[in-house]
Amino acid sequence: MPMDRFYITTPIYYVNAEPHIGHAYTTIAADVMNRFQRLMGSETFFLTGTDEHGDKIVQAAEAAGVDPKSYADRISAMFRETWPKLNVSHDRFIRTTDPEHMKAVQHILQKVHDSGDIYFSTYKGLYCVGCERFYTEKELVEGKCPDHDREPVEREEANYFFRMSRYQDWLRDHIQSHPDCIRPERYRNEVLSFLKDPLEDLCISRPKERLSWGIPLPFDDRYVTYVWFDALINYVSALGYPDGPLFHQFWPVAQHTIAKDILKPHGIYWPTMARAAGFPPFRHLNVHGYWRTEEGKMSKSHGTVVRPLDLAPLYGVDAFRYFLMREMVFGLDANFSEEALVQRLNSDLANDLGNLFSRTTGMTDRYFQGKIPPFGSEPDEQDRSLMARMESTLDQWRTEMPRLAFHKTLMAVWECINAANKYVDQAAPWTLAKDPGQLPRLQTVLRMLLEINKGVAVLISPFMPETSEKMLQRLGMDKKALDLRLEEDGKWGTLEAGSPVHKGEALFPRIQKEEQKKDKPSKTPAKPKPSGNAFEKPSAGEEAQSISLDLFKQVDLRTGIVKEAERVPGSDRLLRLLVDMGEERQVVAGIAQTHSPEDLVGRQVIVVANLKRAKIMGVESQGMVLAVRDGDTLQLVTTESPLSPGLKVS
RNA sequence: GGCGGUGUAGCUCAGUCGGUCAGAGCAUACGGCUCAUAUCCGUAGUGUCCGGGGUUCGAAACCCUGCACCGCCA
Repeated sequence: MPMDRFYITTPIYYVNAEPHIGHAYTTIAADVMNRFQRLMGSETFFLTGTDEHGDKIVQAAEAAGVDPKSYADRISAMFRETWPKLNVSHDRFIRTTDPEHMKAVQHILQKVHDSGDIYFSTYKGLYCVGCERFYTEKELVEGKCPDHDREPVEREEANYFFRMSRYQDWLRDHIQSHPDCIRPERYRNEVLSFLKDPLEDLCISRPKERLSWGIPLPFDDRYVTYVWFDALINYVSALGYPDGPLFHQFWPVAQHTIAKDILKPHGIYWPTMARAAGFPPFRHLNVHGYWRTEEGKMSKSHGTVVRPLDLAPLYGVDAFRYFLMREMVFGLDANFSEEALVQRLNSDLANDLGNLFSRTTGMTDRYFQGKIPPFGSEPDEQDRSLMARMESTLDQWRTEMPRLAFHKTLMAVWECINAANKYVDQAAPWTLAKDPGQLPRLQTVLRMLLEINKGVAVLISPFMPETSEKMLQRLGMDKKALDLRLEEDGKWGTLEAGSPVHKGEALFPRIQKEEQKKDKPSKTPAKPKPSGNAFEKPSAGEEAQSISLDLFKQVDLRTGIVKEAERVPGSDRLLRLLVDMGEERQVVAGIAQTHSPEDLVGRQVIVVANLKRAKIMGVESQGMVLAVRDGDTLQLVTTESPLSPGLKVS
């Protein structure tokens, strides 16, 4: 029987921001799907990477004082280093600066140009540098770009255009005849409704004199490729398009995973590009929503709010992955909070799953000296009902996973876990153990539980690979999560009687509230609980003026040295500073009226290092410089004598 | 401005075709067990199913309308 194939991608992430929870969710969701398909026995290919060309990268690089490639290398590396820490099992990490990618882009451009779908034309309009796009008057807010709050510049440009309009009817028909090609349905409807209006052609180039950081057009070396025509092609260039065997094997089953902010390029540009280039569009476009934090929506252009690397190691990668997959309904927005994560960790993982495993292995130790017992008796009503539960969980798991209904899948698995916990109570092995005549029954009960634990371990392996491996190993099955195959490893009753079981440490230690408090540096104070004193409530009134040492310690103050300073265009109060604090940070400071940029370079300052990032006049600020105002004068806070950057103030 | 979505227990949300659908989990209270990570099991609630009309023998579900929030497009 020929093996099923499965190809899944994340977007290639733009290297203008560090990885944040939005990136992490997309990537982990794709990883879960990839692991699921492997478990089902498919041959899989999983692609992620970084998008590295364009205006914004050049600007960011200039601000950092390096060339674009070095800058891209640095941020790209951050993504590449993040994914293994989150147990992401991608097969390939592509960069748009990879030579093969650049060749593939040029190949497609040439092909589409040859077939007459790329033409040369002049365009005049208002252009926002931040957005890398032209705006119509109506789109502007008070004459300024709505995203960057900056006035666009008038620009006339001769450019190359992709004749996208030609494929509008084809695309609409295609989406209509392939109901699940864009899912969930709401996003398919959105694309269809967009296609009701005439589609405009897509500008795909930028003149080199203005932007050199891009892939040159093969038919006109005065131009480089505009960002989407470059970026989207990664999905095929990574497979060795046009001739690579991977392309022929995997492209026909391609699925993309994206957040809703890039629906249009993926739902419209990309399929028409594929059509024009002569290959079929993706099979599925999987679109998810945003993680809302206290700060508002997460998106690429809003910078970091919650950093996966901060929470994942703190609570464990598997707990983090579980939370993301359990809490968000794929396609809809969801709320992220550390409290909710701890809640899930304590109740679902520690109390339900962790404790089930612990009591099962504990009793195997106690009653059978840690050796797996045989089924000693015929199954009774309780046994059959538990097995039926496992069976129906498996059914739901099989139908919900391919639909990306991760939350439902996990709910089904937890129903099984809860049923097993209930089974323990009803069967009461501790009572059976007191009567030697009940030994066969006791054997069956524990064997049932061990098998359930094994089954659960296999089913959660796409979500929590580490925990899955840990459980299986302690049950005597030494196998890597990625090597598991449902068909054999998911079989009931295959544990080996007599082989040893290891109880080990708790799978998920509970997070105590006190610890919770200590460990969260950036949280707003939790609402006081009406009962219990775990959250010490700042009793209203008198104590409100003073803060605890703990609270003060949450503010991360660091020494820094100003490397660069310049005025923020359009503001007479703001300066954009680049501060060396061990790492370089861009900080916007409202000190332009008292300090000139040239005087600041080399100055020692104190910076709030963990202040939530913010965008001020369109410029991202990653901290705050401390200063004291006395009437009209403003003085920077500094140290007695110069110190090295990055030291903590306490 | 146009189109679409959402609004259900303190919180997060299920509710398929209008007919035990007023639900689950968490949180809360009480009871039980003791194998287990003070975990587990059971019981108990509270709801103007956003407001107002309408269709129907019957509506949380369908229609109209108002409000709130969100998204896409202009």
